Amino acid sequence: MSDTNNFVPVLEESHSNEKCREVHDILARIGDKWTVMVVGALSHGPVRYNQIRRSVEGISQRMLTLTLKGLEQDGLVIRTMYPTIPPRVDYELTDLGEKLIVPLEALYGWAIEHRPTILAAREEFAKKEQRGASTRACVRPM
Amino acid sequence: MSDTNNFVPVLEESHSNEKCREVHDILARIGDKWTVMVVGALSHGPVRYNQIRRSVEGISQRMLTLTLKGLEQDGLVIRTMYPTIPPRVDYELTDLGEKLIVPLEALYGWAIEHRPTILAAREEFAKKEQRGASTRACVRPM
DNA sequence: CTGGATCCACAGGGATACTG
DNA sequence: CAGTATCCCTGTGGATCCAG
Repeated sequence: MSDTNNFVPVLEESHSNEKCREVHDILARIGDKWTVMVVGALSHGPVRYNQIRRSVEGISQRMLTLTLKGLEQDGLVIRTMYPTIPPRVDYELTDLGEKLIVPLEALYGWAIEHRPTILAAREEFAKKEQRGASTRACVRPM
Repeated sequence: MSDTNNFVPVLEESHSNEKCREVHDILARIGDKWTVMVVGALSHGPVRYNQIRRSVEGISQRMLTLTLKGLEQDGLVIRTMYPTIPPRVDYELTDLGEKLIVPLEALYGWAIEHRPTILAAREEFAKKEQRGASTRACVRPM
């Protein structure tokens, strides 16, 4: 074989690897348990703290606060405090935050479109697991 | 009534909330620590186990195996086993898996484009945190 | 109302050694 | 080469109480 001939584009590979790191950075932020849903709640316009909490429903104060702080830290949301009695805080997506919604919608689409397929694949896989602990197919398309 | 958002369409909100759940389902899979990078490694075509491992570089066998199994379970990759000596296993993106790359590229773009902005926002936030801490905490015991 | 602080349970994930 | 099994540590995230 061509041992000396490595036709694999190394440069492109490392490039893609770098890109993956960048994306992973982002996904570490928006891919956590709550961020996406919070962003979704914010996508309609400025919302108050407890409004978000009710909207997401299931999130704890702690997680909501942490998530919002993370988003604020990354410049994705703006936090506006009104020193009234009782206090009131509005959260609003920044321009950057709104731009994030665009690629997020692409995932929305993919998720909704292929969700049935994925769920079907999971069940299919479960069946195979049960059946073939030893019957596993050793396919070799030569 | 100069309130922020009393006119929020509730129906649309709950609809969006549902969508968010779907997306979160997906992000729980592709948003974990390694899946994206593994998919990236697979995007060039069929790759062998240790090839991926070298490509991702930093992933443990355990995590690579788990990630691949998860992807296979969701029907995003195909696992092909060649019962040769030594054994050889190829992993390849399915049609569904390749379709995922499309919305993923959108995130690629967003991430790469706005990464500097985000990093800058983080540093800015860190500075504000420091200042705010000394500004707020006017109390100096001792 | 809007958080901060603390305690605690659990899963994610790394390192290592072993198998086929 | 391609995994599996085990141990163990850390972070995530929930519940609860406290404060401005």
